[in-house]
Amino acid sequence: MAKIKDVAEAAGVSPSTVSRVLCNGPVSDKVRKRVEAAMAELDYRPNMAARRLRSQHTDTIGLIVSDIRNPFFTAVSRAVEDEAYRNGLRVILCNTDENPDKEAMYLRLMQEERVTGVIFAPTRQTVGEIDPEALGFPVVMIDRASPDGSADAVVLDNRRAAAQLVTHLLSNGYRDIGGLFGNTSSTGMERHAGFVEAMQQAGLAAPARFAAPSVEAAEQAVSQWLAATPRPQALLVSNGVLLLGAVRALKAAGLRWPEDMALVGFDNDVWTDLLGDGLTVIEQPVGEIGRSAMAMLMERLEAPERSPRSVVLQGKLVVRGSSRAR
Amino acid sequence: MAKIKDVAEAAGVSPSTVSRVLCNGPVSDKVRKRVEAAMAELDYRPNMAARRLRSQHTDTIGLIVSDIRNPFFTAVSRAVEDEAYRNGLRVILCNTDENPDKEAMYLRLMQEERVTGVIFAPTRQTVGEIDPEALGFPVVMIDRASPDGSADAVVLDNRRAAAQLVTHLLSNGYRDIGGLFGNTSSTGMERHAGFVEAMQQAGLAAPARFAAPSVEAAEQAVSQWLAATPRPQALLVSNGVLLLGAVRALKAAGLRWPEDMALVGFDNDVWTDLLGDGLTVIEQPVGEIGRSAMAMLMERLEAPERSPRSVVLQGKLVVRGSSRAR
DNA sequence: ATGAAAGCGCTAACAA
DNA sequence: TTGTTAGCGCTTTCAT
Repeated sequence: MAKIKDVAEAAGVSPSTVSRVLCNGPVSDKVRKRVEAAMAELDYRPNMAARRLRSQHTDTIGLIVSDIRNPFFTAVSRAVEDEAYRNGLRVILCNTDENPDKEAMYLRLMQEERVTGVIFAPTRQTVGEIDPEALGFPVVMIDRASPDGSADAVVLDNRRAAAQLVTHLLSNGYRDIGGLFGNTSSTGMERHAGFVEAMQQAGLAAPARFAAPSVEAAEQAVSQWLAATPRPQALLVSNGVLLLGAVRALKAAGLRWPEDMALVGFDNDVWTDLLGDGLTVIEQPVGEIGRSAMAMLMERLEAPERSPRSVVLQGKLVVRGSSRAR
Repeated sequence: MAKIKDVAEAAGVSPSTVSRVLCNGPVSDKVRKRVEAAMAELDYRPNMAARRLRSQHTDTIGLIVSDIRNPFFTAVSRAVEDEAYRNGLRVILCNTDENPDKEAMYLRLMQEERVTGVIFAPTRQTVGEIDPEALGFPVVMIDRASPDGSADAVVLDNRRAAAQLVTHLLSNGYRDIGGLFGNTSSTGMERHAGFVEAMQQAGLAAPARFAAPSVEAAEQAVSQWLAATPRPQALLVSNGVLLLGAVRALKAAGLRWPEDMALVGFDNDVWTDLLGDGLTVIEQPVGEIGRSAMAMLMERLEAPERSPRSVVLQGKLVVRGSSRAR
């Protein structure tokens, strides 16, 4: 494989001149043409490892999520990657499965790669312990954030979104509403808080349950809940993965919505409008979350000392049949 | 950030000894302990760029798919990444949107990164033109493959799977069966071939249409088809993305399955069993595809000269209500 | 605008 | 088992 020296010899110039052509440095048009011809001739490809070592910047960012198979993260990841490649950055993607050990491992990996920055959806355990100073690169949290706002973050207005769902259910005549929340993320906690708040304001109890962030765990949790009597008139579920589990549980129990139980949740996943008259959900601006996170990371790189910011995005209530008044 | 020289000084040894500790080379236990203590003390992180440049191996593989948001590729990617990280390899993920220009660009990027190998789902246009020799790294195709078997590949037995769906429909009494296929992948072509073959064997015409690989394109194509008269008794759809479009078209037209039209397809996506009595599909072994591709890549690295192989996996027919005899 | 020289941080060959 | 030396391929001074 040709190296810069070979190109230099073929073009009759010095290696530094070839390097300048590569980096759009000051080179006369005539020489540039010659060098480019030599590059094409030799099928030259710059060696990124060498370039990174010498230049001390990797143009690489890390993206750490819990599971790329969660459609929310799939969509966010795609947006991040598009935006990154458009800016000449490479992305290293990691799945933590909400496992703090894996998180620590991948954070370490990011240090070894000398990444420019990291976009990170941490578990509840890790969220408060991230120290960009110690890590050596800036971190932008997505989806989850430490409550004290001590780190850059792009999040949904979770309390408000949960409250919106409650308000919607209340206005459709539901009173006895249960909530199912993920137990590993700050997001689940905040949505729970919003749920409780809104219910209390209406003078109602706010029965809640928590589940691990998997379809199976949610299905089991909801199945148990359905077996209890009396069952709630409506169920609010805190994300798309759990919502799928809830749907399975209702189907398994032979229950229909909203007749037997209203069902609302988060994440406007592709299947949510296909079931009966559709599921009422809060849609998250997934593309915007990814793009904002990238933008925030770039800004932070330009202004390392600026105080931390949170971008709080609003969800959009998508009303469908599953919460119809009955 | 501490470098190897700092660790060496702190531990009172030479840099090479530190390097040996890093790479599990021959070091006395006593010295190793000292060095590890120094590393911990200084919070040392090896610099991957330097290591790669010097050692001439990157321990990095490329994964090039059309769109990570396609659940098939989401699942395959996750399997590939798990397997890669388990083997100490890093993954660079790229989305081509079936765009040959992007494919070429990312292939170039892989060369610049000096990747160890690439796992690649090429478009139909690119599939025959991949030359690992010229590229400088081995390539394992997934999902799609050149018909001549000239490259390593992990694919589904597409013809057989399509034929299986046809046979199933025939045995349930359907005769007038249409097929909708993706127009950008060899996969679509093969499934089409299997469809035609099976229909012809039954002495039936095999009306087929083709669509770009998006939900919207499929929805439009199927809507048009439904407007035509007479409409087919059953529709076979060649992947999960198109299948979703078909479902939307049927819903929009107020048609139900199997009563108005039977519907079968590929990819056992999470929502396929939720609709009515469920959609009959061919389930692809997505995890196995990812793991096999990784395994194949590793084998190829060990035996560069061995002749190309194809791993052909069988799909699994999952029978649900959408193809019920009527 | 171009070239010469140095060195990024690490590993590998060789020597001891 | 350990140290010394050289150099991976590139960019970046500094000089011209």
